Amino acid sequence: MANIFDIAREAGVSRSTVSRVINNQPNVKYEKRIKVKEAIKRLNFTPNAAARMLALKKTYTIGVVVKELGDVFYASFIHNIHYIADSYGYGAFYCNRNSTIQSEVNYLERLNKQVDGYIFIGEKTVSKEELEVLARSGEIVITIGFDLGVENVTTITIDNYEATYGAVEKLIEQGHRNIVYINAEEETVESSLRQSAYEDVINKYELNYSRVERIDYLSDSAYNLGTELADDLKKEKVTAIICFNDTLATGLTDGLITKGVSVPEDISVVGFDDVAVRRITSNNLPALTTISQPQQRMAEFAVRHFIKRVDDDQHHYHEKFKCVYVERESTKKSL
Amino acid sequence: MANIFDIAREAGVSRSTVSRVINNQPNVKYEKRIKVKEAIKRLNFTPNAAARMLALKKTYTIGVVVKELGDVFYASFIHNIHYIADSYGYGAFYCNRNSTIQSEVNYLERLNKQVDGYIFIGEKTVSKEELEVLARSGEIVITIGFDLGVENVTTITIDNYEATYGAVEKLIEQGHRNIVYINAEEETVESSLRQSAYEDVINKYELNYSRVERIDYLSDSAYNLGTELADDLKKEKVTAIICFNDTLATGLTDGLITKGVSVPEDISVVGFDDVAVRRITSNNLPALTTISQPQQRMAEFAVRHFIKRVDDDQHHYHEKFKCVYVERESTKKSL
DNA sequence: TTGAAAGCGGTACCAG
DNA sequence: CTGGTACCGCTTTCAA
Repeated sequence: MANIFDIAREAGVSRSTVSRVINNQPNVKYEKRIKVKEAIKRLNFTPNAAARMLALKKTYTIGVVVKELGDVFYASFIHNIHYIADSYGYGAFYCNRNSTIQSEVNYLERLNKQVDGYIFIGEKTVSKEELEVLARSGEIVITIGFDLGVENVTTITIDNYEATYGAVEKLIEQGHRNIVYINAEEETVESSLRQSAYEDVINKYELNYSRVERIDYLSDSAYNLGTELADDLKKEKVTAIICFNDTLATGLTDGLITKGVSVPEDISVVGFDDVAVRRITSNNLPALTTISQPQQRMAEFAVRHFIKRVDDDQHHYHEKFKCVYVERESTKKSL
Repeated sequence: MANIFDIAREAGVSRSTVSRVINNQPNVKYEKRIKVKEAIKRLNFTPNAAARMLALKKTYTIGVVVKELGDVFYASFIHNIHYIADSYGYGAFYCNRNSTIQSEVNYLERLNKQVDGYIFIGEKTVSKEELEVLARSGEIVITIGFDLGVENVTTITIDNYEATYGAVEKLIEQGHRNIVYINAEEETVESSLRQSAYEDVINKYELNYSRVERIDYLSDSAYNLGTELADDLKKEKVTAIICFNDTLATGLTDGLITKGVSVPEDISVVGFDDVAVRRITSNNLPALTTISQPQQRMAEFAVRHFIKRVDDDQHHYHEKFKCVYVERESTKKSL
């Protein structure tokens, strides 16, 4: 574990010169440069990133924090963040964090000064207080999918209310009257916005049926819910279900089918996110009709904005993206 | 952006005392401790992780490198690494890296000294030379899913050959004779092991039909391959296909069905990995029969081993896990 | 073109 | 229980 001093000694030059070589700076005589390079090879030297960051106060890396890296929801975000950042010479470290879960390690603390700023994707990855501390100390902070109302943080959100509203209306246009909303168990701004939209449409059209269920979407609970609800839904003549997200919708559909309900013949199901994957299921499932959020564009906006901020632009924004309803095979007209 | 010196001044103590308070060390008088804590709050101080790492030469974090974070293949690995590491007070930074792709940023360089060691998941995340440099300079290095034969690196692999061999035999037992192998386009040790197993079984049973296709599994190519191959396969009376991985198998099945081939009635399809998700498809797909690799146990082994290495155990291992054939709905007996 | 030296922000040993 | 100080490894003036 040689350091710059060892290299200097080995090459018979000063540390400054070594530093210049490492950083490809001019003003180093050719032979010395070679000598240094040889020494580096010989001693197996790699610059200590910690020391460098300490001196430079700049890391050229973005800290990306999500709730659960394994969740397919983040796939597109991460993919795009990676490639765009890379094209600017920026890297990204990703980490898992769910601030509602008790954890041994504090990622924010650990990330501190190892990154030039943060992109938080999804509520519960960071608390309002933490956000305030970061923003106040001048860090670049971007939140995707939520807005905690903290000054100096750029927020990138979607039209949760409008999108859900439109989807429910669409179902009504298709003749559905008894429509259920399946929400995520976790209380978030997103979940309540979407649910209000559902409720508001129900009221606007004066439907006399409505029902909301809440369920943890990280586990198999949606499947179980589907099996439990099947009989009830038949009894209540439900013909459509709209879900908080695709995972939920998929699990639910699977459970429903297990109980002999066919989708979309008996019941139409709509998801949210358009994550482009679905779990291996016990049954053959129809391709999911869903509300698609423009993750790629959101990710691009985030990274470009990040870089701009690094380059000293002090503006921050509140950007809201529009979702689009994508009709596939899990929905149909109600007769 | 206050530093420890500012806090010391503000609280009227020395930097040493501040450091003690930050690190919850004993031997600080109660009132001073309070004073320091207040100063920290007031000045919005967070310790500089870079400086701390530089002084400590220890980071309590693991660098996890994968090819594509969005790929469902890594979901279970990451999930488990996260939770187990956390229980030991360790964190993990994840990053995307495909060493065959030209990239602006060198993650290895950037990770240097920001982590206590590395877990590489999947070939192509690191070159043999890089591995040698890391291992030689005493870093903790673990590779999952491949073994580049570098000294002092712990490798965690699966029985690619045996597992594939068994799966093909299973198909033969079920009466299949004309079996195709669809390999990944990328040349890796894994892909060639699996393919050899297929070929060896074909030879052992003296089947007079065999066919291998290679295809990029990161795109939709598998779907297209399915549509292109459909007629051919019918003509050649193929009744079973075994694929390099689940993504490939799913896309292929989807393409096949589009062309009117039904799975498993006409053709049985087997995947590999058991990643528990599948892409949204154009058709209703049967649950996939696949070869399941014990990702959870592999991840656990990796983290536990990592921690042991940190605690100065110098052993390294070559651990090979067994996969199991999981029969679901995409395969059936051939009549 | 090169080297000396002063930080960067912490930690930890040693004295008191 | 507390403070002084050397040091971690690299970058960057400033002088030579």
